[in-house]
Amino acid sequence: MELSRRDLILKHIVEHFIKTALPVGSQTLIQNYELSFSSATIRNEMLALENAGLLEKTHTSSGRIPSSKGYQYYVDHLRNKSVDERIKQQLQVILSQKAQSVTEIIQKSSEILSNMTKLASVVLGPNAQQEKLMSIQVTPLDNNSATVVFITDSGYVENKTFVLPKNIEKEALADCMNLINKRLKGTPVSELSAKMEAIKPILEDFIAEHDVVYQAFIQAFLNFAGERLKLYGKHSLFNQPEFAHDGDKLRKILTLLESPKLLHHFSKSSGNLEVNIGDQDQNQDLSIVSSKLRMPGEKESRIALVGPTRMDYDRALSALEYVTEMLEKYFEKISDKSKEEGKRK
Amino acid sequence: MELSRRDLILKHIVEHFIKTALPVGSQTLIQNYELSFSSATIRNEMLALENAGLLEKTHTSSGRIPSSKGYQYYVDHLRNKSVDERIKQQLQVILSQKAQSVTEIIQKSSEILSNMTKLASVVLGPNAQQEKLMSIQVTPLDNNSATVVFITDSGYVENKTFVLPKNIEKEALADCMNLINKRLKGTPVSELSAKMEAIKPILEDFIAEHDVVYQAFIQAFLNFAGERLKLYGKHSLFNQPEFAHDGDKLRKILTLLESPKLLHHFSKSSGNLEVNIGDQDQNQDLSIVSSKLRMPGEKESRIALVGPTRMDYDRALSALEYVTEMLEKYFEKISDKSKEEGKRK
DNA sequence: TTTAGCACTCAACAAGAATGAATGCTAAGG
DNA sequence: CCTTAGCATTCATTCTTGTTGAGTGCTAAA
Repeated sequence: MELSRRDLILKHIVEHFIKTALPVGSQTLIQNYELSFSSATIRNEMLALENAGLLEKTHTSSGRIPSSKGYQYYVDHLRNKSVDERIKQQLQVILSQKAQSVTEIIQKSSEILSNMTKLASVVLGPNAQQEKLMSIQVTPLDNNSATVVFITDSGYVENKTFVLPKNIEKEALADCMNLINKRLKGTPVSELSAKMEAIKPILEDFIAEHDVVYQAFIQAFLNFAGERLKLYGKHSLFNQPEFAHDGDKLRKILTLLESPKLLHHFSKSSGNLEVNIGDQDQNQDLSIVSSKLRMPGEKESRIALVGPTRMDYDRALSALEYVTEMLEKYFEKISDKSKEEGKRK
Repeated sequence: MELSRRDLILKHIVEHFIKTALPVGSQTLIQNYELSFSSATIRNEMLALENAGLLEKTHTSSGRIPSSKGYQYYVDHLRNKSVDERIKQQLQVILSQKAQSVTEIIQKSSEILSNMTKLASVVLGPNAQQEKLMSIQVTPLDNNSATVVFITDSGYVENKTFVLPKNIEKEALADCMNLINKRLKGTPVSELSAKMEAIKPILEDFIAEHDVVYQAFIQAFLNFAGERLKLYGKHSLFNQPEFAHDGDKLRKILTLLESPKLLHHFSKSSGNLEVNIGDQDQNQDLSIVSSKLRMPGEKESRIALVGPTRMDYDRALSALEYVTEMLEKYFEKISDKSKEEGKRK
């Protein structure tokens, strides 16, 4: 299908910006691409695209950069869907090996994805999305310490011991926990990080040094989340120019990557292929693309790629689609095989 | 013991710099501490200290900062050796709990250390220092891929599969591996990262696309090292002012923390308490302090704290000493107990 | 509808000037 | 002989100012 002139210009802008990380002006486009119209025309089109909310300016007289909406449009209508040959080759190698567990295969595929896209990749453990919190309990051990225990409906237990503030009243703590339990029971694990915030004021009401207790909660929950998410290729993000010079941004992003917020993201995702551009809570610079992965035994997992808003969506999505598709085919094949063997016997 | 005037000034400078991260001048000292002599005297002393190599200037007319040697002197002669009460309290809590494995206790102690010092803490697995490499083998799987396998004298195996460069000759690869094996056999795991560098030229001689193979080696070795080192509180480093604004430095340090170089550091350490200030290979900004930990069953481990050169050595060392001492006492107690129980039966 | 031409905007860079915290040195005082 | 006041000097830091150039929007002609 032929692209309209406007779409063509948008496509060039998005792709050029993804390559250079610099605002794109009308001159730049003329110089780098063979276009049959002048820079003034481009400027007019860019104005229209800006009015449509697909482009943005960093300042009055700068070039344009894509807005979230612009990326979204690019992803939906303009991207090339080309799969890197090296990914095909490498995945081939992984899948042709014998005697590997399913988790091993997924892990290796995830590494390949991360390597090839230069993004961080995240794998969500099977069924972690459905898992629900059954109870939180705080058990005082003695006058100085207590343990907080999380239990989920699938029987997973996580705990954390912490030093008890001195001036704490045991009854207050018990009452407080009752309230919190009522509030959180049945919450899917993936939504817990969001709800944890709501806990804070309750603790503040009941307990003087609430922060110690809250920190223990967070810690326990972090262990929890860590068990469910496998992260690869964090380092890749270091090399993205938008993070290289801004230590503060880098810090925020690394913290986010290892915090339960990431888990929270998955709770929102259920489709085959989800693209989440730049509108993570508090973090405009990060995008997440993820794909559902059907595993043997009716289980379900998600593989995601995390990177700057200015990531190469075409590359990332194509790779992700290809890999999950191949994995699913592979899983089908082995489950067919094991059925056959079952019959023979 | 009374400190000499010179030592007193050095002590103040080191401690002030640790607190503020800013070069310390004679004025600043006068204003912040009660000193019975004038700024001119301080300047004279500072000159002497600089000549002795204990202080440095960042530029001709700046205040002074401690040199590595200055920190070393501070650590050896001037520090306060005061243990934070909160550490005592928290450790108490950990040790008073029942039914914990030794690794669990060490892990928790390490977390406390990291939390209290705001540094990253690292635990080296027992006996990892003595472990030696037995062989490296590359096994071609088919025409496209091969696996590299590391085996140690204690039977630990690590492997990594990689895509084989197309134009590779199998005999060349085999010859090459023979050579590498001869070179590396018996190398303690901790020294492997250093020796890996030496492998590179050999690979270059034999194999055209040597980099792919080398990367696979490194990957396998990284898994290897990762198994042996447990790292906590990486995040703490983010908040150190020296790393906050310099994204590049932060990046280097995080990469170092997750690279086998860290393991290499431990190979040099054998004493009860080792302090390694700022002279890590290529990384002047990082200091490591570590302590030997005798575990039940004649095993030995090390706990380390990693942070910027400008870390609070007093705090870090005191905490480290205290924790290892308490842990060793605790281990003795439980091994005594189990002996007694043995007798009774 | 397209495009050439032009005035205008503004980040980024560079060069200079002012500021002030620090130094080293000298000479006077205990 | 050791200490310290006084002073010229150094140099990072900050602020100001000017210049450059990529980019825009608008107008008028093709």
